[in-house]
Amino acid sequence: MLAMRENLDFLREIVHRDTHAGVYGGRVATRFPPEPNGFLHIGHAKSICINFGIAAEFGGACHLRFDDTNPETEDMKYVESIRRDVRWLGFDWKENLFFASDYYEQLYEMAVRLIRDGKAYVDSRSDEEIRKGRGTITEPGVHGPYRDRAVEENLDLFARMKAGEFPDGAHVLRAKIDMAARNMKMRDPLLYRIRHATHYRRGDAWCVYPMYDFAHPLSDAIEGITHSICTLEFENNRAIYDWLVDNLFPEPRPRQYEFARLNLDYTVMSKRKLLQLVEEGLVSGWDDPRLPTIAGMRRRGYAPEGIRLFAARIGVDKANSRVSMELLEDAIRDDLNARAPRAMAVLRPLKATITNWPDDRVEKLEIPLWPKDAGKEGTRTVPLAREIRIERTDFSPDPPADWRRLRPGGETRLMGGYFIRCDEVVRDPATGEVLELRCSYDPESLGAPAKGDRKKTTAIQWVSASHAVPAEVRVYDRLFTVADPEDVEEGRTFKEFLNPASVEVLRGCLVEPALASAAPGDRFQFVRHGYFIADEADSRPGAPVFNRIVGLKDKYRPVAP
RNA sequence: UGGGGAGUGGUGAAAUGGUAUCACACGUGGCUCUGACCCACGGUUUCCAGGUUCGAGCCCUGGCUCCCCAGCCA
Repeated sequence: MLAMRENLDFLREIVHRDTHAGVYGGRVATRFPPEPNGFLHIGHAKSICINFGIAAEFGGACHLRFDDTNPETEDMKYVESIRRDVRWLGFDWKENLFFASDYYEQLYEMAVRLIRDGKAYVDSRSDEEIRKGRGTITEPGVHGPYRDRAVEENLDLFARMKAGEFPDGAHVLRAKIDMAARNMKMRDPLLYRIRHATHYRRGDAWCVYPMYDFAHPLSDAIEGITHSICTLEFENNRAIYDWLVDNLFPEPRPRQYEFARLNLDYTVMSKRKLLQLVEEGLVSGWDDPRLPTIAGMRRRGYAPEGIRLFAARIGVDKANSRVSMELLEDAIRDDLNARAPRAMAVLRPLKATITNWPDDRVEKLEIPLWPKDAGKEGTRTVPLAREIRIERTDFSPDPPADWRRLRPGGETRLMGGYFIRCDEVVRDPATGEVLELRCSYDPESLGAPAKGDRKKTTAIQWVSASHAVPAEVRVYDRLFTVADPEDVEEGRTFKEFLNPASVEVLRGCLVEPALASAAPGDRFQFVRHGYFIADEADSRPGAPVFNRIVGLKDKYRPVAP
């Protein structure tokens, strides 16, 4: 119970206030209410963290409720993926798994009550006529010809709608509120529509389906939700929420509060756009590691703890905002830094021969899995032999002034091993390309502190050529080239801003032998590169495939020699 | 032009009438067998204009800008 913590966000402040005032007898119940018509993304993760987080902090419960009121778009495969994603994020709804579609009977009865009370009526005009009658932002709507239908007629019509006597669109049930309301949402909102469609859970049992504005508040009330937290675009809908719940439930009843949804730079968050990317094959699927979907981030290697840390860091407020990628990536790194063991991988190999190292000598070095400041134990064995591979970018024939890596005639340490000196650079006589470095090692330097010029160098990663394991490595980058791909001029599409270099597949990579047995899902820090995960789908023992989760920060900016 | 919301360093947030704080990013320096991590230092005066007050990011008045609302989607 963190209720006494200072600097509560506005939602926690409300819950804290209500709890202390005993509004709900001290009870707290929130809910996460997805519609099963798509995959969850990082924006949902924010909402999940808020709803489950508040419930946990105040000793309450958070329900997982599927708001499944539209038979035409919903599917069981989505409820399964949503359940998996919420659980994976680390949250538990316990016995509180609900479906709005289980409330259809109760909801129907409530609609009948409203009709009896003269608060709802059947409108028999076309959608177009209804739209016209609604007026505009500046002009009031007008009363339609069916608005004052007798209660008995309304009851009869609604029952026959339910019985399937009418085709889609023939009638709708509307709340009788105020056609001149300045809030457009209150101009007799639609409560039910006829849909002769098969519902993924209710089959053909129903021909009338409740609208979100009807089903959502009443489902909250049915479940005894106390704080119904949703996003800003529902602010206008709150009036309907209040009207319905006040008309059908006693106090204390649930109340709706709205927060700003998450926007992330260089990606898209709308279900429609995400669906488009998947369906048009612009990404490999819902779990494409470049996508901001939970499934994508899981495949990418983001840990749930890192995502939760991110959610905590961005906080929650009512101001529309756009979060930079760095914030997300730093949270992911921060989490992994303490939990991902270190390993060496050479992504773009350059041959190096230690000329004063005996041909057949192999030295098994025990190298710590963790940097000293991590405070963790454990080592892995890394064989060192005469012929090794180092990173191409760790050698420069003509280095800048602040170069700390290998240079002709210069020394650097093989991480966990010896200092080597680059004695000779072998080039392709035709192209000038560097083919091999001929080096010599200092036998006295193993485990010895660096002195003199050696202090100005850095230790580099390496692998033994004959012991290294070949690996495929996928390096991911932002999916779009512009910060806000949804903000495009008329006539253009977000798809024009897809980043052609959002994934780079490196096939000739070499990793240290210990990594051969990496199990899919294992995460490592490849030193001086970043965090990587053995891909759940494609990695196999002996033939590992790694995804770069996120790179390490790199402040190095070369200065002129 | 109607209604509902929102404006605090580059980004996200805090400060609830009393010295503008934190994280990320950025810059500088330190440390380092990862140019990582870690540590230190640096830049903002709260959308604008008035007003109330000893004192205003917080209160009042008037503007400005942005977002949402006219689906039988949610």
